[in-house]
Amino acid sequence: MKLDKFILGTVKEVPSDAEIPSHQLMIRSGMIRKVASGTYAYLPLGLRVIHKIIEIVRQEMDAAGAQEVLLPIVQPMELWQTTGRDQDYGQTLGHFTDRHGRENVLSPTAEEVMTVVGANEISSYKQLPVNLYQINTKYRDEFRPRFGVLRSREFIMKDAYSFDADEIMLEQSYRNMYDAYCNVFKRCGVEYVIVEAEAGEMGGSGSHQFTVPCESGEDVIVYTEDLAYAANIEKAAVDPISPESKTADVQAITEIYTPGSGAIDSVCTYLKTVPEKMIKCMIYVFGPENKILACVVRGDHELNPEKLTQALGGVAPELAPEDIVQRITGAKIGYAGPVGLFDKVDMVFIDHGVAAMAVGYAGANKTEYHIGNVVPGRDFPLDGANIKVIDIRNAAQGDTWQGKKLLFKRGIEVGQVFKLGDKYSKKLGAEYLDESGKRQTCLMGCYGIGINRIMASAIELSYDADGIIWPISIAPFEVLVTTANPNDEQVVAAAEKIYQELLENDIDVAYDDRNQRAGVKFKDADLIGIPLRITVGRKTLDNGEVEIKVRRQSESQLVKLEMAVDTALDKITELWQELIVEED
RNA sequence: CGGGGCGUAGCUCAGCUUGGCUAGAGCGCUACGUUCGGGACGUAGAGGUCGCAGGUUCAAAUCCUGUCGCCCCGACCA
Repeated sequence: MKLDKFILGTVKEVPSDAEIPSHQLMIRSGMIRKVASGTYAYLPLGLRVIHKIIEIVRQEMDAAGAQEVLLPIVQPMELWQTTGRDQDYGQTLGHFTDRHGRENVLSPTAEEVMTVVGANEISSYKQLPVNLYQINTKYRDEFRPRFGVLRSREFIMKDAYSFDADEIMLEQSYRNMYDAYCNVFKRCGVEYVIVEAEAGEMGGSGSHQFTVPCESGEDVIVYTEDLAYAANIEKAAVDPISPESKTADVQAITEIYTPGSGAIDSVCTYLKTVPEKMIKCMIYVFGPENKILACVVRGDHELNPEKLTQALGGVAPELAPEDIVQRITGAKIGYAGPVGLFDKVDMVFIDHGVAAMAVGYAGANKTEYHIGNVVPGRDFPLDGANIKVIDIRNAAQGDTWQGKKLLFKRGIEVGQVFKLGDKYSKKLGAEYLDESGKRQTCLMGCYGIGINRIMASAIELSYDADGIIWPISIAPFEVLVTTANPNDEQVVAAAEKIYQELLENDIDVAYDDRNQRAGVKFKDADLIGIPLRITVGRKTLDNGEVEIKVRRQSESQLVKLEMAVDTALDKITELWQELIVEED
């Protein structure tokens, strides 16, 4: 590819709304342009990266025995209603009414449609296992798009769905995809960790997340020092906190006037205490009958909605609206407390952390009042028909799991695999006949990879002050040939020859034949981050030499003109070497 | 959805507080000349309904109202 007429689109200035390195660099290097909030156009250079990632994913999926299909992005709402996921997804689900009055969903994922497609094609156990995948655009009406393509409304996802006869087969399919994912990320040159994860809107029984650790990530992963345990924070389990030694005699509860102090911090300031001594109580509603759930956690702890959902057997609770909170507690929001509250609600979850407290402060269920000297177990019960002491909070600094200290790290989720079980196949009729001719429901798994996120996380992992440093496997080009003196005929002739020879060797090469000053071309080269650069210039050509530089190394190397292509080929091979996955 | 901020040239922004001359700078773009290995320099030029709509005023980019868009923070608060 010659760059003279190529839409390169590099810019010097950082757009004011780009905060994280990958977003800034993708715009500066001319990979993407913003069209609207959370929607981006890919320019030629960026699309080349996308294509390379897709090709790696496709190869690995095919190698794993999956078969590529293409599903519609616009899908009938009825299918989503059948599984109830129109509700689960809530506002994030993009949809519109067509001219016939039919409701359509803009696919954020495709379990429903793929299950129907699979159901139509699968009839016998002899066909199983089957794995169907697609790579196409997904749409999510994100509440708050940000970080460039890391959280955009539109994005490109590879989504695969396995249809299996039984648990054992599902386990194999799951493992198969899991291994394929390891290959994909390795080949793309992004370092990742695998953590246990919650199934979220997908439902199902087991899930792992592939996460690229980096500061700009939105996810938090939790792990033990020895890495024996790693999980997303939404899933991470914590050991119960060991009980504080009970203070011999705590005086009876005292009511304290705390005007205008609803929030934990302001109450603490007022009471001259710390959040660890506070007992938070939150009111939720859940289920079709809008039952009331009270959750009690320590003031410094964060409630984990996923754990609540699990504890309720898969029903996601919602924070109670103000009027319900007032009706239940008799106070404004901010003054709920556990004492005397439990007979007014249908269900109570108390976190281990609260049960372990010797004494603390809590809301008084009376506007503008808190109570002190609250002793869990004395002033409110820790067991009962509708009272459970369980783990309902996020892991926090200082927590342990199985006695081992938990550590925290941010990361970008680039892939996730789920065991769905029969959640979709049952509702949408994905069945097969077994050996005895009996009708059986398929078990399913689903497996997603965020293509754009791989692109962004590769940049987050590898850049410097001058620009991007791509892994060769997903770089827009493998090699850049450039001329330092574009008006020198000999220089141009030599560069042209190297370019042609590299093309003949099936190298993906760009030739910067622009009539620009050397400085401009070097700056652009560094910015767009092609792994290998060959510079032909008067300065070295007088000695019959050209300059070869690996982007991520600081020093360049001079080689004889006639050795240039061979040396480049060697270096390219070397760069590829570390991205190769060994076959079993 | 709540709080804050911002909409002025393709991009980054100044000007607005305290209304007043032809609305500016840098980058980018065009032409010419000099330059030519780490984002050159000079000269000349193109490019603007100052987000949109209304209002106040002799006069509005500037003040007021509404509206649209964008960005940041929060939205698990007790």
